[in-house]
Amino acid sequence: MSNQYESLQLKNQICFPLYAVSNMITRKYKPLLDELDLTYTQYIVMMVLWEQGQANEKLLCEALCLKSNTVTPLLKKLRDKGYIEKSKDKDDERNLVITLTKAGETLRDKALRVPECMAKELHLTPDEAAELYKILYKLLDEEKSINGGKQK
Amino acid sequence: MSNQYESLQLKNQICFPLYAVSNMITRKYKPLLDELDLTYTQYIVMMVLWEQGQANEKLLCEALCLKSNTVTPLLKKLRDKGYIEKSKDKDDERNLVITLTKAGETLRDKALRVPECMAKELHLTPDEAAELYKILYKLLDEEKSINGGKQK
DNA sequence: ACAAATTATATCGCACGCGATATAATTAAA
DNA sequence: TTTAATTATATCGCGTGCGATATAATTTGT
Repeated sequence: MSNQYESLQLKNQICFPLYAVSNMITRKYKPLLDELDLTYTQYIVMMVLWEQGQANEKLLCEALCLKSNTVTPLLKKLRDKGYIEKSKDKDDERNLVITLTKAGETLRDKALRVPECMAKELHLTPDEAAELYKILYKLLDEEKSINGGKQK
Repeated sequence: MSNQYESLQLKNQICFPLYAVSNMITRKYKPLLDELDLTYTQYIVMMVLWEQGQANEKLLCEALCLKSNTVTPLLKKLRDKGYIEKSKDKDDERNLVITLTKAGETLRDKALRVPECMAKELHLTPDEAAELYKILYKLLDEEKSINGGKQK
């Protein structure tokens, strides 16, 4: 028995399960990340820094699809925890660069078990994971190209 | 050139794009929902009420995969906006029930254009949407069965 | 060279989302 | 029945996430 409001039903939405799963995943990360004294968002900032060695705020915002008003306070907290530092770029004294402290570097080894544990928690087949990955990045890339165009 | 930290790279994560797309979607909803004076979370509460006619807080929490400490303040705001009411259940005077006001009912017609516009914004093929839907609900259902088990 | 436009970063206020906790009401159990 | 356990709802505090705005520095145009 269909009605004119069918499109408004929760079960016919694609965005709602995305939202719910995203919340669920943050919850699942929490106990793992508590051991590193990191929140999920702080963790993904650290992931970029571990990989890049250093970064400025703009690069972090782009990599994480976040705005500076989210990232600025995050960086402050990570600095308070002693994981990162802000300093002048050696090559270009005018630029601020975010770098890892010794403690931040050390944390990387401890962090290795996080993706391991998460993989065990999410029971996706390799095919499902690959398909999910492909679709999500299609959505993200599309958004990026729109915003890239807007800026000019 | 592979290294021992490969699993920690952002591009090898499945959770990060989920998180980023979820944020992106909330951003996309905003201008549409501004016209209804609703936030995204308030909108999904209204969706349940539009469909069910009425609900108690527990049902809303379950349907939306949220905790009472998120939903309670939401309901307060929706009541302040005049979209819902809390009242005693007619059948069982002891229970609190959340019902729609006239304004809340009326909003439903205005809301019809929201899923329409969002479908246009997200350029997924029907196959992609179906696959995404299937995988996301697999993750959600799994979580629910775990939590269902825990409660006993 | 100097004002205007752009860019990078920071601040403010609001709305979640949740762990932990508190409170009130119902139910179970002794 | 009186207490204990459970359940439903609410409160508190923290950490995002973002639109809007402010500020400082750089770049551009003339």
